[in-house]
Amino acid sequence: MRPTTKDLAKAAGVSLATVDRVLNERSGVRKKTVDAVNEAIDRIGFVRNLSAANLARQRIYRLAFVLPEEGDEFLGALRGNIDEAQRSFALQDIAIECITTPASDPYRTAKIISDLQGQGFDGVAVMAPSSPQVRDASLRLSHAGIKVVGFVSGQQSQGDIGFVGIDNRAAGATAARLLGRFTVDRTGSVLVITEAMQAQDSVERRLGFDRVLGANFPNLVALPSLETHGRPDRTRTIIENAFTYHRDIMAVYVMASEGRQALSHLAKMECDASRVVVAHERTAFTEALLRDGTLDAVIAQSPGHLVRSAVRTLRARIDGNEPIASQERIRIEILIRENLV
Amino acid sequence: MRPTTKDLAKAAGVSLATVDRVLNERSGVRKKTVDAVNEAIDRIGFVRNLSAANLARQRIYRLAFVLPEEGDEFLGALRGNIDEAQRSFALQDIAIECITTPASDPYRTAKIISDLQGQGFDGVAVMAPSSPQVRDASLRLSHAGIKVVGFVSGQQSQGDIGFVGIDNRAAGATAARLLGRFTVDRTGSVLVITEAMQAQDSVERRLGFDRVLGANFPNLVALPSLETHGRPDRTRTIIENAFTYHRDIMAVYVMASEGRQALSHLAKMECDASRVVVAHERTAFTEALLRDGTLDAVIAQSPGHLVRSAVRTLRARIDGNEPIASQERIRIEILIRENLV
DNA sequence: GTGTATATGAGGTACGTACCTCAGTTCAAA
DNA sequence: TTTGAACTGAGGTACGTACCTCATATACAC
Repeated sequence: MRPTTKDLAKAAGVSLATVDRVLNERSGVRKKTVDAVNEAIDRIGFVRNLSAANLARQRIYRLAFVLPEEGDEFLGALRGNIDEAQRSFALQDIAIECITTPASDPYRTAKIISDLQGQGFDGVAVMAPSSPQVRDASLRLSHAGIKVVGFVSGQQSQGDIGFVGIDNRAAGATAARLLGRFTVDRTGSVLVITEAMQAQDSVERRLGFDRVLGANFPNLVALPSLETHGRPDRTRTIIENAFTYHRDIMAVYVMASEGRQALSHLAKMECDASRVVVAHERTAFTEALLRDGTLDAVIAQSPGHLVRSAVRTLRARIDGNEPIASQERIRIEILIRENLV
Repeated sequence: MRPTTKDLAKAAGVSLATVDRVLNERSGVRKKTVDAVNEAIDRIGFVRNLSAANLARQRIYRLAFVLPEEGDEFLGALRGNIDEAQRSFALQDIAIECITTPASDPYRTAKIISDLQGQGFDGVAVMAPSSPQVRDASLRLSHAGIKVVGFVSGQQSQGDIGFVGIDNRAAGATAARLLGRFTVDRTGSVLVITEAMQAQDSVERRLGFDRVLGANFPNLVALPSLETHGRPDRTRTIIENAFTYHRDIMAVYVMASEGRQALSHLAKMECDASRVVVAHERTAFTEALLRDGTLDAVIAQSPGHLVRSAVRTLRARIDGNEPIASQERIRIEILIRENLV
């Protein structure tokens, strides 16, 4: 049986009241007594029973996810998993809310994040394009005692602000290796399509991609990234132009997480069956393309894992614990037709 | 705020004592009253506060992992993660024990599993080669009210006995696809090495492997599986013989989860750099081989995820809940040098 | 209507912790 | 030595649930 506060009081030679004062960092205890209690905690291996503590203090953890308002399937999957988490974590006294921001406007996004202070949140997961405004707003929240993690995209961890998501440079590198090996020794160029290169994620992915392609596949030359800006017409035009001007495109890397438009166009063109196409994120759409052979591989991160990991990380930080590192490391998954399960 | 038993009593128009009798399925309540309480549960959305309940009943969940005594790095990783789980789940009143069985002796293994009954366990995860003896022992445990799941290897789910692990047929298929695409159009044979083909896992992997290789890569012919039986001398002999008799080996598939011996031999031979090698499980050893290029890809399952998933699944089944399907589906991971993180 | 078994209610204690009050102690400064 | 502030202890209630006892209510058979 685990030692209780009562055991701890006995071990430290003080009363329950004093143990309580020390554990909850209340004032009015001499340093010497505090030390004695802490020593006893180590000695007998006391660990606070968080269930009982939360029961007693009627605590609920209030968490918020800050998400961009626009996005297609991957964002939808995240939202769906947040809904699911809402239900399953409710049993553990964790209340989750979703807050939407205009991703393209860093000022309003930062304002929304700042305004979270004073609303009673214990932790916030922020998914927003990195910008000085957003970064400062996050840091302010953090200094105000609210735990903050970057979520999926935007800057990696910084100061007290952790990050839950993949290493996008490694993701780009992974894409390059697969694409290179699948393309074999054929010589030609690689089309790289993204939504907007000002996004930090795209920059990282491109860096990783170029590094591995350059170092290992001299037969392939990656073209400058084409940016769709999420506009269907533009997407179509740039892809068609690319194929007109570059007749030696051996492979396509759809770098954006939301690559539906670009992929539908590529699928419709369906010219050379041997052309290698790699994209990001598992959605019903990319699954279908993997199955029909349009896509050769998908680099993915599990939205369910992302959401649960963010919740657990925030919860651990609120409780002052360390999250389990191995559980919270988001894997860069490689999906091909056979391991869609 | 979630409704409590008190709210439930009010809503059902009965006393707390009756609510308690219904919730804990004690006798002495008219069917009509039971129905009224259940109706009220649905109506107000009452969910039992499990933390409070476990606190009150001083309950600890006692779980056991039944593991084979022999095995190398992957089994070691599982053991390590069980240790970690032991610590982290202790905070959630889950006590985990590890029990070792002689994997090669189905009778003694079955006996050990049977003997678990009456030792106060609430749930057991069994990792053992599938055999009628083990299956029956597991079923008996299950009928005795102890929740049982198959773990990692052995038979997939059956009756009340669930399974925590990957679909090995899909894993073999995944290996075939990668190996085939990496080998390109070169013609030749594929060496398949395993520990023992009587293991269910090996059979499944081989089936999936052959299906995909046969359907998609007619240029490659998979040789009959070579069995190492875990013996270093034998491993060496069969590999050397294989390369002597088959001069056209283009690729090697090390199918066993514990492929260290075979892989070290292959690494030492290091003949043709273009030969494709695919193996299973992520260990320090396979990681190193991926990095130095000996291995082209590793098909893996996360030992940490496996262990936590088994614990959560057992706990959910003990509580009579459904586990979160998406969280408990173990992914077939594809690892290459770039996504080792 | 009485007896009896069954059903239900009322109220208690407990789990481990939080948080409160009040009385009592210690210790240093005046 | 007294004064006052800082510290400590004793004991309470509460959280939501489990589990116990005892008294009362209801139903049914006779």
